[in-house]
Amino acid sequence: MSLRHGILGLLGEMGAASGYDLLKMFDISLAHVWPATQSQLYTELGKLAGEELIDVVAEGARGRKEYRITEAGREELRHWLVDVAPKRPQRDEALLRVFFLGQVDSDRACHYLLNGADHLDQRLNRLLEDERSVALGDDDLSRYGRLVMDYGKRFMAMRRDWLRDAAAEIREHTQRTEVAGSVRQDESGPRESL
Amino acid sequence: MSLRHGILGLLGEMGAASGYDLLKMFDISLAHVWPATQSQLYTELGKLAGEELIDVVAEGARGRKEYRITEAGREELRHWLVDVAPKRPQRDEALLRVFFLGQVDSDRACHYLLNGADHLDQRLNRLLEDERSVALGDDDLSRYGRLVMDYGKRFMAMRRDWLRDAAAEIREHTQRTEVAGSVRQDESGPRESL
DNA sequence: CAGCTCATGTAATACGTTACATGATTAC
DNA sequence: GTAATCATGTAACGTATTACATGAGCTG
Repeated sequence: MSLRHGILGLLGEMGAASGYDLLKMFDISLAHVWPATQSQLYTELGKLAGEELIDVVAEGARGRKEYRITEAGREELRHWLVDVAPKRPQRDEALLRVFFLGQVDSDRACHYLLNGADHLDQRLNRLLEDERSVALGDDDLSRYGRLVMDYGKRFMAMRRDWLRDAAAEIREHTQRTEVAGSVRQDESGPRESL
Repeated sequence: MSLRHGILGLLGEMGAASGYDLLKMFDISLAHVWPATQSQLYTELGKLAGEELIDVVAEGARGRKEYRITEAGREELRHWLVDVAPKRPQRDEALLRVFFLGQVDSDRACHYLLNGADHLDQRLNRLLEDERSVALGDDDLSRYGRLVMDYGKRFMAMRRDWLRDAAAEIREHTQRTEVAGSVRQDESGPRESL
């Protein structure tokens, strides 16, 4: 039920916009927080108009329809913003894998984790570059968008560090148990691909 | 497509288990990373058995069926673990709200953020208590589970801190603009509910 | 006039949630 | 004997993804 609030939120900040405009807004501003596909957007716009949370205020060339948020829509948006407890996301494929990492050898496990860390590091650096090049405005959406971007930076750095620490932890544990038991020859030589 | 890998992963660590057993395992170990409902689980077990990634190895009382992972299943699990790039979760309702926080007054916005921070703080403290009371074993699932728990701690602390910093940022900005413009009387007195 | 962008819509499929439905076995 | 636990399965619904389908208007 949050796609509709994404739409209402954007229409709340912009004056009037078409589905096409909104799709672009989603892609440039909300993509990392709440992605939406074209098909989903148009369907939802139809529903919102049916419920009178938004109105068609103009019809232009190529069947273009411009929507504007209604007072009922603003009401619904504010209600969702402050009264409804956000449900937190929980599914995380990468973390799920970690649970089962004991089922591959520890070299592969470490490699998996460190590889993830490197990817995150790159994404973080790209974000930092983008931040310098793209100058954001001083409107509400930009100001709050900057807060979300700050979150993104913290998140990626935290996760990268955790991945590296986890890999180190596994290495240590492997060494401890290798010393305790006998050192297995087949664990130290080169290995063919799975 | 990850529910099936959750099932394969658990069956890979345990010897044999029924749908009921797996459901409990999901609830106690994977709940925060990949929740599964009963209905989903039984359906997926049927599919996995159909594809011969798992086998029914025993049928007990009350229609109980015990499953065991097959060699093909292990293959599929290892393949998913190391070869398939995990797709990262992106939808985050709470962050989506932050984008639109400019559409309510800054008091309410701060309150929303600080409230979230307090909730996270409580969840973090509960996790820390649980950690002390529940002693985990030294098997793979427990060892890697501890890593995930460590992630949980870092995540909640990071997010709590960000929420508090974001609230502080908004407070500061509000004060700056209030001083710059004229101080509006209606923003300082008590306010009726929306 | 060819190719790009603008612009909307529907259909098929997959996944997840909630609810419904049933019944055997165990513990008190 | 009755309540809790064990145990499985199906149906309806909502939401998200991918693909299909269409065509008008602008730019070179």
